[in-house]
Amino acid sequence: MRDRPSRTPSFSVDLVLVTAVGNALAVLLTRTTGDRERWSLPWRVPQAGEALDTAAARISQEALGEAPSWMEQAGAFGDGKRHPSDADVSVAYVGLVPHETASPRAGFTWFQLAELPQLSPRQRAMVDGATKTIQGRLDQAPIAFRLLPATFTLSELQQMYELLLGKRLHKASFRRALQGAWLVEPTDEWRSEGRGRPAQLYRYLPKKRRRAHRGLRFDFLYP
Amino acid sequence: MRDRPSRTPSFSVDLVLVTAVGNALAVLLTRTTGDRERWSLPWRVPQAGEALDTAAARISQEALGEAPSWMEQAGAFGDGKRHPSDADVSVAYVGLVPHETASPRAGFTWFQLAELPQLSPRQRAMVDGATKTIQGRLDQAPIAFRLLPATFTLSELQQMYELLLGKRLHKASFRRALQGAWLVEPTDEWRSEGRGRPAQLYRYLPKKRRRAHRGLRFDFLYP
DNA sequence: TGACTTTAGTCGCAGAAAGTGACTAATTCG
DNA sequence: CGAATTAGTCACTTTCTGCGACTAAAGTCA
Repeated sequence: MRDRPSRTPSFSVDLVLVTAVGNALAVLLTRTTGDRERWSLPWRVPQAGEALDTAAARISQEALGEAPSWMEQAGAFGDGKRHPSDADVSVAYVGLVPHETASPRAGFTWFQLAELPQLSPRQRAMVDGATKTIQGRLDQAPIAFRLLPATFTLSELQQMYELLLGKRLHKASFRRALQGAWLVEPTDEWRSEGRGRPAQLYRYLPKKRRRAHRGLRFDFLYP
Repeated sequence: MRDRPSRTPSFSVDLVLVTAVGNALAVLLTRTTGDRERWSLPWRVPQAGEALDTAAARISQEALGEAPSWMEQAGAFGDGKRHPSDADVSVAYVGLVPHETASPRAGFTWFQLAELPQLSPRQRAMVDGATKTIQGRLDQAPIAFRLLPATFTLSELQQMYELLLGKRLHKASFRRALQGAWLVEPTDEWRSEGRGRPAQLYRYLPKKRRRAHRGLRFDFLYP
């Protein structure tokens, strides 16, 4: 338990900031100085003694001027070499940001997930890992609300879930499940959006309730 | 994106090897040389250029002489200071091992999860994170089988799920769900275990099937 | 103005899934 | 042999889900 390689390995903290713009997810990238058309995730080598979460929050502050509305570690990535730094390992964090209130600092740009420029292989793996983390958390915590502004229509909420899940949902079923979860509260405001009946605005406001103690589900695809 | 602290940070790879002994989970610890009664998780500072997964597999090899039947990264831990090494960050891996076939090398001992000796704060957090990782994967992949020997009775399988989930399951419901999942195949062997009717032995053998496309579930405890 | 389109929101049924107790089967113990 | 114990199954009830059809409130356009 005490071997030491000749060179002490180093690590970085990288941030995958995600927002929903229109009908797609987008990731915040920064232009790497020097090279021609090269982009990278925001990253830092943390100061010695700095906690990982703190470092991630600081990176978000530098890129957006604010903390994400939700953030979580997405794991350590060390296999694909070639990081913007020479770090042997990079710890990735995923953060969610509502697009309406997010204003990136100069040099930072939102890229749609389907139209990402080339990244280092490791950062590319981080983006993939981040989307997996988001999808995995989706049925464990109400993170979809973190991509929406403070008030929203139920159709917007449903579209957000459809975007994150990558599949269509039935309107009535969606609202029934939502009602059973006691997660939203109607405001007394309505929004008229072009044609069609105006939609009522809701806000995220979970109410205490006991955990539904469902049984076991073998609902995975094995490997 | 290019600040550098004076001292380059370092990291370690730590392993939380889990097995099920009797009616409890157990974790493999090793006695730290030197100090009096001190224990720690198996860990290493990986060689420069070594992939994280490879390092974890090597640590398992050194501790058990074999690879776990399932292993996954449980994240990077850097907040609680005081690691056996001086590493700023430690990448934790969880591994599952069937107890019947596992024979730890000298110096390594299984400790029941409820009776762990004192560990460094960071490694203590890793053990907690590892159990969370296991529970989180339980409904996404058939990892309970990885703690059982090659053949097992359905009662043993149910007890394993009850142990991992921390709650009792109804026998009929459990078997109904299991049947729907096409995960096990009966062998032609039976095992008589003291009194009571002998139980048929099964083996893990998933069969192809299409993914159940269930709808949305708001089945979490917010926040 | 009035028919038509569009989006929001609700209802109710049919089928599937889950919770549960009671039943049968095969063995050991006394 | 009968009681106790564990395995395995069945049938009934309750709950949940997929889904189509319905009403409501706006805009569009002749």
